[in-house]
Amino acid sequence: MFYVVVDFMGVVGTIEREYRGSVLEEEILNWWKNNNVYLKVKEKLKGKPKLYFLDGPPYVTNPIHVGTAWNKILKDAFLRYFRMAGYDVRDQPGYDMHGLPIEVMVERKLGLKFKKEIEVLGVDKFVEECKRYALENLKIMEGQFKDLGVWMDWDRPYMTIDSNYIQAAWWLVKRAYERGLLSEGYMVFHWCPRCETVLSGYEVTDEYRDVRDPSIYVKFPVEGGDGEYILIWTTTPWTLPSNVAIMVHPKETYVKVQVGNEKYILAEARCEAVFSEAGLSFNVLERFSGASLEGLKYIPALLDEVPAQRKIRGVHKVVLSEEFVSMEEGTGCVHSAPGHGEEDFIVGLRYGLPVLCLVDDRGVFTSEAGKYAGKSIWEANSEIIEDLKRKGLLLHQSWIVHRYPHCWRCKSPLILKATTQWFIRVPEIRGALIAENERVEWIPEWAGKNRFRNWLESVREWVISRQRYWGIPMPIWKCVNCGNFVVIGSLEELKSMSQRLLELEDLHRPWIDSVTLKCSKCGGVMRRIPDVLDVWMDSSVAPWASLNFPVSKEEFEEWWPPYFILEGPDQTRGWFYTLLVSGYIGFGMAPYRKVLMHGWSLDEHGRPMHKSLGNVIAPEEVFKKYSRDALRFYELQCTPWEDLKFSMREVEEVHKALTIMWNVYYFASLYMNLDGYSPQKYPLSSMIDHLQPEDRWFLSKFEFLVKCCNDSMDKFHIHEVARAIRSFIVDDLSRWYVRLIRRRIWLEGDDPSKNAVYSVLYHVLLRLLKLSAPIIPFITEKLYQSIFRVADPSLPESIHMCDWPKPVEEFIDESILKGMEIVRDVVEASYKVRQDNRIKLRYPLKEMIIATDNLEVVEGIEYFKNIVVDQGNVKNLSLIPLSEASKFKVYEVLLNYSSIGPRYRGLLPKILLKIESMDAYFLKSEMDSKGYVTLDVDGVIVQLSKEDLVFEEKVKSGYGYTKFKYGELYLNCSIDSELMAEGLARDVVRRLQSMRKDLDLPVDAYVDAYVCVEDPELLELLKSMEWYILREVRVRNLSLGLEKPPGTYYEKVWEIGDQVFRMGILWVK
RNA sequence: GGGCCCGUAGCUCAGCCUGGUUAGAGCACUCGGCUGAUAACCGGGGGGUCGUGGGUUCAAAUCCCACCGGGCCCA
Repeated sequence: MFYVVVDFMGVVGTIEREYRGSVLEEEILNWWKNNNVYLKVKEKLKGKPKLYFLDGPPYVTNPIHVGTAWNKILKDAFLRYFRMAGYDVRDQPGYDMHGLPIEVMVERKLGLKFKKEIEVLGVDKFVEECKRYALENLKIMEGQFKDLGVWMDWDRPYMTIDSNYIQAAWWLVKRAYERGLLSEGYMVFHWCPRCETVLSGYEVTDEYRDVRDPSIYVKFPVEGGDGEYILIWTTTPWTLPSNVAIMVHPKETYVKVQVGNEKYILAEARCEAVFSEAGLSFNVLERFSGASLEGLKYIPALLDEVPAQRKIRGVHKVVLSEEFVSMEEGTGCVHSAPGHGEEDFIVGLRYGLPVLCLVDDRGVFTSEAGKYAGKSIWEANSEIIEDLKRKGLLLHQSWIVHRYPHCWRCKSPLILKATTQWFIRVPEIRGALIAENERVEWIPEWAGKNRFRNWLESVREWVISRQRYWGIPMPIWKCVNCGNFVVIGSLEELKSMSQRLLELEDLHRPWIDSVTLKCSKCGGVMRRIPDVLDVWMDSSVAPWASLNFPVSKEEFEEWWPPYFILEGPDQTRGWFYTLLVSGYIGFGMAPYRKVLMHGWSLDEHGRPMHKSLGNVIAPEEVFKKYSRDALRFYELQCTPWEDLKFSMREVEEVHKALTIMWNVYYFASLYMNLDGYSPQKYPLSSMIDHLQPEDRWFLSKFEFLVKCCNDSMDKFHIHEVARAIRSFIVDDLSRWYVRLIRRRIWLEGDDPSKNAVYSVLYHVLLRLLKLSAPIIPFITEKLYQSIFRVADPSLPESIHMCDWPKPVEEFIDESILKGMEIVRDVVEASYKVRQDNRIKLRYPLKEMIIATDNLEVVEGIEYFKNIVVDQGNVKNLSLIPLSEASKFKVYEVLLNYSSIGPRYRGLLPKILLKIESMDAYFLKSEMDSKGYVTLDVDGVIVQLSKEDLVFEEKVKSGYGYTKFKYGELYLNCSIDSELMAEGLARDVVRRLQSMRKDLDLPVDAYVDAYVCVEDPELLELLKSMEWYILREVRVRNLSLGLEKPPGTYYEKVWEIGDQVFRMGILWVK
């Protein structure tokens, strides 16, 4: 006994016939999991160039929708690409887990209605509950992300609630303090009087509703003036007790007008509107600029009623503001209460005005409000109006319906209220932020250069303190005695300063609150200020917090700084901004080099997806119906920075493309497998000499695709890659190449032409999988495993461990690409001619003639001659110059009676006869060259001009004709009996094939068959083609006759033309 | 009210940066054809004030201005 040692010869594997996306995807998800594929990929990339991607942490509340999915799918596709491009990618996901939204959900869950009830319940229990809620939601989201096929480091996400993370935020606050950017001060904020809490800007913008408010014109007596008043307008009477000034526009014209016995000061531009609304007539007494009013003292309207007003007596005066006084509404004199208006506050600061805030946390007037003390602001509104009326200070009252912010959880109207807050003085570093932004590469460019820059131009103080419970505790301890404070940058530092041994397991409230320090100035006790940090501060420190910096330096040194981030347009004011601010304060730089901004997700009608609108689409809904790959492919082929109008129908379209892709791989692998094709035996490199023109085109086309995709990825234009791949699969691979090579694949035995096709298909189909893997990771993995790794187990274990293809430049031949483009156009043109002449493609025609003077066209057609002949189903192909095309044309010449008639009258019939006897083509060339035609008609010399003769061009009888992009195409349309026989045979073959398919026979099964037709002529024609039918249908015994042979056949009756054919087949095993 | 983006066939979108053939594709409609991977596919046809109005230019879907509508952000 002896052994023959051979190299391994793997045969390509097969796949099931149907593409069942979601089934296959679950199988692949399990396979990845059970085989630790993700970890193996990461392992393989250790030591490769590092690339730090930073995930923007989603807020852990609602389950994700297709918009959230888009964000993660984009990230995943880029991460997969970078891994395949050979980078050791940092792909840690993050979660934003603190903040009011979670507090609200937990309050609801626990049935808490007021903030005080949290204290009653116990802050520790409340915070524990918030943490549990956040972690539960994190798990839900994580599950959804994993389910989309997103590969991130799910086992070690960064969480904003971790101790190390919290310290990274502390560190930043301390950096801000050290750089002199941290301040404590009185600030005006949106405040919910029912929930007793401050709300930040982003919590306010979503809940504007129309409300009906009083609209009143109030007269403020001018100090020392005699019946002179400054006229103001307001929709919030309850802010009048806190009035300290009146703002006017310095550059507008103001007037003093006489109305009855009184004189009013207001903007000239507003007089008409105001007095017509009040139903009063007025006389202008004086005109002056707003600037001249500066410092004018007046008596506040509620001086007698409100003690706080009396306390600041003498302060009330006119101040100037260009930016906050509008001529669009009101009187141009704006009642200013710095305690209840952001703008009032800013102007107040400028003028050093006092801030009155007589409203407590519940929206109830304090004792300082005198007459109104103990009343809610809404109750006080009408009382104030009554008081003004009684005192004769109300000029006019009406109602106004306008948009007003509401609390998004309890829906009650918000108020603006001054409170003491800590803030970072961002405007002081504005210039540096703008300069840093210039160094960032934005995709698209306008997102950074226009939009973000514009936002940076108008930055304000960043208020980072919140009077809540579930957040990163502010790391500031203040002395109870002397007010001295310290900012703590780490737990280590806190421990070193603590009065007693610290054993804190959790840095959250309320545990942290028990830590006291000793004041270095007075020796007093220092307590932590009770605030927590704005939740935007949390995510802004992610660049280093996720690396555990500053607690540990190891990862920081390995990865810093982040290379790119990818988020939606709402992050312009959000994460993009806070990252930049914190990054600059922390490290003096923007903590990202590239930003890819994607668009907003809208429903199919263009409305934003909102829970309240009920138009939210869950990703699961999409991939239950289609597949995960379909969702991914669809979303990735959308222009990322434009808004995405989510369309199920488009997903269906993309799903069809995936089906086509599957079918192509099914087809190719089926035949390769049947033929035992082995890539080791016939690698592409060994088949170069056997390549046919279509193979060379296909390789060229594919490598050109690879090249384009590389260019697109360099620009981060992943949508171009997705589109190009889709178009290649559908248009070039399925519709064209497969069609061209079909006959070669059916060749029996070990044919070099067939093996050449297989080697080309193997090369391209495998590389195509690698190219598309980042976009459609499931189907590519499945095909890779089932077809290619079976043939070649030495391939990497997963498609995602392969290298992303770089173009094989030597395969790219532009002239071949152009040539095929022309050829496809020619073939299409011939179909049009057939259709015009009602000749089916199955019937071969004698000749196709292409007339062109374009050398490129000639070369292209000659190179691909066989393809034109096959696809056009013609016996012969000729190329001629356009000048010779006239051979296939006839001209008809018509007389223009109205121009000839008047000149030749009675001679006309004879001219007609003469013209008809002449060759129209000759006449035309005469006319073309000379511009006229001379005839001798019965001795009379007749000269006819272009106007007299009308030439009509027609194709020669028996020919069909069309013009196409590159020239003219003629088809010889006459069909003799030989051609007829061939066409008829193909008609018959087609029907027998269809019957084989009905029976679902294996492609290589043999059958017995019969064909009966009554017309003996047709029968004769068929008999001449018997060999062809035998071969094409794999028939052993074929009976062609008038009668069906005995036996049990699968039978069908067909009509071809006007003849009835009876056919039957029988599987012979 | 301000900034940015978008507006092209009934629907979903390319093309616009860098002006230049007859403005394209898919879906849908319709007629015909093709099919041993494909419940797929191909061809013909109908379908367009390229949001509106100005301007620049020999030439504008493309560049500029104004306006209208939608989206995002701000006020």
